[in-house]
Amino acid sequence: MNYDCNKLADLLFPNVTGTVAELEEKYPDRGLKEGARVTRFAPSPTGYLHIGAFYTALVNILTADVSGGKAYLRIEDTDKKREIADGVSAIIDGFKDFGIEFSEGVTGFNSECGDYGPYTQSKRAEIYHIVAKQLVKDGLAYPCFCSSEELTELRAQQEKDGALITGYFGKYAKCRELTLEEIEKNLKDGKSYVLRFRSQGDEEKKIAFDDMIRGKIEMPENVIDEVLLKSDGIPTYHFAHICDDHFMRTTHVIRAEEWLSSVPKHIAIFKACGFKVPKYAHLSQVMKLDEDDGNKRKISKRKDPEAAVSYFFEAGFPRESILEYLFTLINSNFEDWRRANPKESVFAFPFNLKKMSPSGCLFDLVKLNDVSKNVISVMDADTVYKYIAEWAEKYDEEFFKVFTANPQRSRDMVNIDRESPKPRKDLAKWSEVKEYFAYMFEEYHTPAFDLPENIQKEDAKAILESYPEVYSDSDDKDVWFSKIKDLCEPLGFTPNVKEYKKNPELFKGHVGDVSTVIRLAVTGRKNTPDLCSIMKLLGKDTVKTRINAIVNSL
RNA sequence: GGCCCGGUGGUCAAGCGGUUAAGACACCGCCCUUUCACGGCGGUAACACGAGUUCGAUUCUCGUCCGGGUCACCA
Repeated sequence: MNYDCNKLADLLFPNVTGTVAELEEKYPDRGLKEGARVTRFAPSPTGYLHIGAFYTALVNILTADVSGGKAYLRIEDTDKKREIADGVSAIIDGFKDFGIEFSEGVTGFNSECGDYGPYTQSKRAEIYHIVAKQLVKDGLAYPCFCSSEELTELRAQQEKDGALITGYFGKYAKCRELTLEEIEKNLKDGKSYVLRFRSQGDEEKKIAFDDMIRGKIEMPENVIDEVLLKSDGIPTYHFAHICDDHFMRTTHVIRAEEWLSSVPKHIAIFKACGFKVPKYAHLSQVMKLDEDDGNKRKISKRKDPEAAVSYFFEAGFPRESILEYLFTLINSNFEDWRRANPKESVFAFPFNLKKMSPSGCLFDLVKLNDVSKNVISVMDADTVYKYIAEWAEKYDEEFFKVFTANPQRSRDMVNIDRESPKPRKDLAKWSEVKEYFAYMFEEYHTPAFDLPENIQKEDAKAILESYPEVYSDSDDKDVWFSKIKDLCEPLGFTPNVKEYKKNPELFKGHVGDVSTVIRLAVTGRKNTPDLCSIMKLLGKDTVKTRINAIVNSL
């Protein structure tokens, strides 16, 4: 440059009086113990919590926790075009649904806590301008008056030239060499401008850095004169990242893989500002299988309902299941740890950043289901009851009324076979309860009597005619079952399954078939949890009424 | 297209110079069992391809192919 940069700085930022040194003092080193990591989750306020973002947030939280550090929440709202009314609350609430609250950073719509704020980028203009002014003074930033048309034209020209790199750089960066006089004139004419980084990079040179997940990565140096401040004075993501992570004293920047290719740019700006470059870790993305081409792809908000965490809640997965599943993706040794520590909170897991996989993983709903069944199987009945009620109240009001009409009965219902050493694992989500236990509610019970082929109608009828005679509500399970066994022989069945298997031709069937007939009549299903418990909850009258109805229909 | 990342069974993945190439989900079979589920046992199934380096490559190097990301006054 052939001009005095200080003059340009004052011309561009006449009202900015603060200095970088003052900022350094205002946001001092956190003084955390050696090895403590400071991380952040920095979403855009999009009005919903993306599953991939939540995954990233989890890794940030874990990284901080495991090291005795700190994870804070920052809102990156520098894109005024995409702004929506209150995009923050949904994100905060999304975390709350998981029982997660950030102890530093944004805590809600217009509220925050912590000493390194403000934590919303739109409130940090002063900070960005101070750093920007310093960069101008150092000759490392300059105003660019090119219009978007000019920029498009430039790109077209570069493509025509067959340029390997497109963008604002080198000989294409015409505003880079503007004289002070020209700048002054443009300013006086009221031309709008952006502030660009004056890149010192050399296309021929490489820059190497260590990614904590991928190891050493080498890329060409950044040569692009990236926009630092947009024409409205708001910083771009890149510049905000540098200023924020520096003054918020972030030690580890953990973000999605899509940022990997911007690292050379970020490092260049960090260095230009005289800031220490943080450690980086780039997470591979959580993908899904595209039905159309069968390829993996990023889960997208527009195409995939499961992009939003709320989708899983609505589907009826308990938050513990979603967390549990995400943890299996985060570190593959999580499942081993879980087997050894079945009762621990997932947050007690000794997470290791370095054990994260560099390749993208598929979000597997089948596995989620399995994980969820395990998670639910170890919950106690009260918890299950509470969760089902909570879910239904929100998403199935009618079922909520039915389910909560007799809380004790519903609680006992979900408790069938639960408190045993081998609890059932048949429920993966709360939305399945209504269908699964339909026969328990007169509102949903549909009588059916679809006999298996090996049982004759007349025999079934005989069973159902004699059973009500002996059935009693007060029988315990053993008595209940022995009564069914007693039914067998007079009707040509055997109570002994082994005996039947030895000589099947001697009997019409065995006690299992007899039970099946009763089960069918009472519940309309061939398969159910413990029938004795079910009948007790149904009550003698209902049991008999249902059996009679079937008998009469035969 | 340039640059970058990745590529072990259908899925998630251990292994990182010599292994019968773990485990989990899914699937199949058997056992247990009044049904189902649970549980137990067993099974099918993988190192993308081609060159090198090496006594020896899933592991290292290069190339090819495939997938992903990125190249905005979006983040």
